[in-house]
Amino acid sequence: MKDIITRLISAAVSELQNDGILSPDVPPTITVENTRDKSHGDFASNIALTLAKSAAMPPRKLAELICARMNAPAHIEKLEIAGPGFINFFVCKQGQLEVLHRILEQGDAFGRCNAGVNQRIQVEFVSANPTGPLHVGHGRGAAYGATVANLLEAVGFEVQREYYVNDAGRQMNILAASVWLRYLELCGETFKFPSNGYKGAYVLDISKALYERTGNKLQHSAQEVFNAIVADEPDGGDKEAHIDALIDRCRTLLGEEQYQIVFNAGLDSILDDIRDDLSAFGVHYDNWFSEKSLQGDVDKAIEKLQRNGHLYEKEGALWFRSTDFGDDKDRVVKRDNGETTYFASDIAYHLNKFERGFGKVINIWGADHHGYIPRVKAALTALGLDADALTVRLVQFAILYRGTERVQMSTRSGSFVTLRELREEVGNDAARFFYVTRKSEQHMDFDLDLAKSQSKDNPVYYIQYAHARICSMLRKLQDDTDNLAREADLSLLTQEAEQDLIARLGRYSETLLGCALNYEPHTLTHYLRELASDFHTYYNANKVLIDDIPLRNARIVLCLAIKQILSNGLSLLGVTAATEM
RNA sequence: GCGCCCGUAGCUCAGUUGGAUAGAGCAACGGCCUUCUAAGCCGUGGGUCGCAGGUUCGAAUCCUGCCGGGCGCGCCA
Repeated sequence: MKDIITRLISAAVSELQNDGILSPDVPPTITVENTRDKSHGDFASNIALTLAKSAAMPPRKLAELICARMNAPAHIEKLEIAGPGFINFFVCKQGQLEVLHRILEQGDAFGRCNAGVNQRIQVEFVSANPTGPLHVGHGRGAAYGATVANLLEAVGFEVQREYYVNDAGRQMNILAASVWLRYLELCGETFKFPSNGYKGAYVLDISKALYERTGNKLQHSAQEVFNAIVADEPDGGDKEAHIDALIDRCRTLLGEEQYQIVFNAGLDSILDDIRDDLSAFGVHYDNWFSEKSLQGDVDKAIEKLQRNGHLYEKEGALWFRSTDFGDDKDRVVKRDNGETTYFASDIAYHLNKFERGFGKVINIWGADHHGYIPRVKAALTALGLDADALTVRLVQFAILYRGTERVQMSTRSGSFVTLRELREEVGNDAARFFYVTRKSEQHMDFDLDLAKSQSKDNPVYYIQYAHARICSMLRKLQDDTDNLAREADLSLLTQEAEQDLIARLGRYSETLLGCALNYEPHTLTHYLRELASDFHTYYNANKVLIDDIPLRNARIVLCLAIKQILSNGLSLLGVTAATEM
């Protein structure tokens, strides 16, 4: 309906341009909005206000000219010029009801469109280091990323969901060393565990499995391991140097082949755990991209930058002059010890993404990584790519509460709350929903008690309850409802509450499109809550299963449409639409 | 110090990309069960949109400067 109105206005405006009344050199952007106030009709356009100045004409007068040129559109029963010069459109009853037919005809597909057709887009999200289980912070990125991907797919994009696995680099070596040291303890060796090692209980589990598999084949004495090693920090040394020395010792004592066994024991176990966790959370990926697999690509990317003259040497290291592209300072890509940096891998990774043919790439990062954006964009520009094709969405941390009490999360003590624990406590549905009810860049208070509560205060519950109520009603009806939409006389839906519901259903498609294009799933959660609220109001005031069959049928059609939209929306959010509660 | 994000009702947050009289939900207060799920519904009160300028027909929204809160400024990943 909005599109039709936009086209009408557009035609009228170009007529006026042809007649020389309006200047032809400003192609107007025509906006048609849903009105907030019903006395302003169903749709409104501010076109006359925006063009008034260039036309040197009072807006109301211009609005009259535009209206005069507009063909009588189907389903518009009245046009009105109001306020400073808005043109208001009143949709006739028949036009309003049409949406109910469309919803029931299209079913699960209703609301989907092809706005993004033939456009390949990649959404990369979570990508947590495989050095431990996912915690509640990753959960928000997971829910947000998965939902954004669903939304983009729903509006026609070809979406690839990707997890970038940081399976190379120092952190992974620290994990491997930690696994091995715990393993040595199981072999009976005694020593002081490094303060910078991974101390979580999951490390011990990995070591146990390793011990069961290999026996003490990988054992070396504590004496051999710690001999002449830089002291740890509590002992007056340097914890970073201490752990690095242990990693080196680990590699030399084990040899590369055995070291890989230990390394992979940690990596595989944790990655499996992450996969399971996400999968149980309804978060699925099309591709798990290994950092290790980049190998040659990193050198290629560095060479390319070198050729383009964006690199220079300083203090033995190789630097990327990212300040040429708006970054605060230049960045090292190759260290003085010859190793490439994480940033170098990331340049290669992003180059790789675009070489795979994505027109648009979305990275979903924790907000603490925001400082990283300029350098990545700088690298893309330096490589001759369009930095605007990369969009980075930042996800702020979620702070957990039990009622008013803040849940302490401390990584240091190893007692952080994992995503799995959260899911077990509040359930997947509540977790998926709560995580995306706030704008991603907004700090979020996540109330565990509320998420668990079975009451209308809990928005997930409230929406699911609306769906379940309709299902329950249909069970009671027991009739076949397949042909009801065609047979029912929908013009009997004359109540204000019914009109409101129909109008809201009519806004679903555009809500969905807006959510998708702006990467803002929270709008959908609000929409569904409002729809559920409208429904509960209606349900409470009117009985549906009544003796007046024509009216009953019309109301059932309305309820079927509501149920369909609740179900479609929840499904995009990854929340189940309960049929009974 | 520099950069990014945030600041809207007592609390948690929306605000259709600059539109008409700023909205929800909690919490508070007052009502509603012989009725398809009361796991719910209705009503009332509550605002200097952090502050000060600017842009224009029109600003919570855009620009500038302050104030307050969070985060980030490694040859870590």
